[in-house]
Amino acid sequence: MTQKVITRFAPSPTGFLHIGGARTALFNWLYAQSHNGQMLLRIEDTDRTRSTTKAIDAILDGMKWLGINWSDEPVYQHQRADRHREIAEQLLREGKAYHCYCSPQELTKMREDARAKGKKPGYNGMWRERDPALAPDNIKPVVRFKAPDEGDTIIKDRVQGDIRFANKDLDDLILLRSDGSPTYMLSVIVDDHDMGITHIIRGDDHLTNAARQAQIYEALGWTPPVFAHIPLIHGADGAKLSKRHGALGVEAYRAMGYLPEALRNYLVRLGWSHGDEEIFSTAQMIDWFGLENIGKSAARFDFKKLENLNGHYIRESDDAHLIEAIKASLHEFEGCEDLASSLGDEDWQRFLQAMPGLKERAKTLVELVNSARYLFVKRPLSFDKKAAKLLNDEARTMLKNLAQTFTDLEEWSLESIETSIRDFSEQQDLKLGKIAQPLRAAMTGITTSPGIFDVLYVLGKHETLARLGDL
RNA sequence: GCCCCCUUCGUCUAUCGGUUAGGACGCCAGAUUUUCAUUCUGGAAAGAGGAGUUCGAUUCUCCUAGGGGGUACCA
Repeated sequence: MTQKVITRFAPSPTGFLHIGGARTALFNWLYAQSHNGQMLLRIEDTDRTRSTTKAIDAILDGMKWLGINWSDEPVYQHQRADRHREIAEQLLREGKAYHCYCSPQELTKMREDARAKGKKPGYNGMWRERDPALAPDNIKPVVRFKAPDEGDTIIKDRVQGDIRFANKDLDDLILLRSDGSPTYMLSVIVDDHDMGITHIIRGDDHLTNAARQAQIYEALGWTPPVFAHIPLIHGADGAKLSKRHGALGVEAYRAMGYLPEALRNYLVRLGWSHGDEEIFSTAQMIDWFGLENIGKSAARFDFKKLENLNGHYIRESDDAHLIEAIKASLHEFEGCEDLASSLGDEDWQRFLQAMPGLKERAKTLVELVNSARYLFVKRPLSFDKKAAKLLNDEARTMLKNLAQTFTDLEEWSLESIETSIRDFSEQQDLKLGKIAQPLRAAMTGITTSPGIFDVLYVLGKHETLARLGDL
């Protein structure tokens, strides 16, 4: 019989949901979805001093925005400390763990000495067999796991393959701190076990941990879950992700105007592939996703490709959806604060109308909003350099004549506007471009915009004539 | 230092011993065009280096180099 797949995403709430974490969450979610299983969420907050509720909110919020949902309520690891301690006590009773009375200073010295001699740097196990009667009474002991010191521990990793670690290189890790609180290493194991996790998909920075955890599973007589350690994401320069190149929280991507579906599509292709496919619907991702197609090498974050994907998704999105996405995030778009508070229903209505022409040329929602500014500006318009240059005397005269033509237009439709301008260009013996460019400048204040007929149509006859009249 | 992992166009990747090494982003050129985009066509661009194994290696093995991760009373 096959067991139901249960994966988990287990962020530590010490910061926002960064891009690497988002991808880990995505992979876990996809794997669970594709196996009709479920993904659980566990907040690894055993380090009480570094965990914040603000970070928890940011993580939950980021996941919701990305459309990655989890089953059940999130598990808060620190709330399960008693259970973790119970397991440590059990190990202690069974002689698989012991009290260690080393002071932090002793440990530091131990590490330095070992390093100087070119030996493995870990704890040397001095309290392993030592009589507790010898314990100094000014030291509160920690509980250490009595790790096997001979043989190998092999991790059968679904991405990395079989990885062999010599047990002599793995030291006796701490299970319970001197204040009695459980460490991450203990908590993960107990929680993954108790939560029934079948597959652990996480960053390969945890690969060494997997070996140590496997030893504990062994000591407890528990069967370890399937491991899949996915490669990390690097910055554009190949170095560790830093703020400059991508290690931002997902909310920063939202603020830059990326669509969650684009980010998801970008992220899924970082380290995973399905032949030559590049664009995936959510259903396809779920359908095709598998651990066997995850690569083993780290990937660099490339904004250019994300941007391209985002442009694709913007073009594919329906107009109302884009308006909704913009409405939801406009207040956090850089340089758009003014619009967030000033747009009224009529403006949004116009925006929606202009959307088909606008979305063709935007790579981010921020660009999209900015390209729509001509719809919202108050008369008289100010012109940028290039626009001002286009509006020379000759052009102004021409536009005045054109305005007359518009005034006489009874019907204000795309067709009638186009016909009248084309007729006008014939009458005046002017190329369309000679009319369109100055007209665009006069209507928008800049030299790039959607098709000029679109612009005029959405602006409406009244506003068009008014802007022309301002010249 | 020690342990582990990785290495195909600039970037993300396909290839599961035999291919003109494919696709995508980006870049360059051209077409379309009222601007900017979009769209379409074409182009330049890769197996880190060295040994093996094999009739034949990008693919398997080893070494070197480079990169990454770990090495906490962090997770």
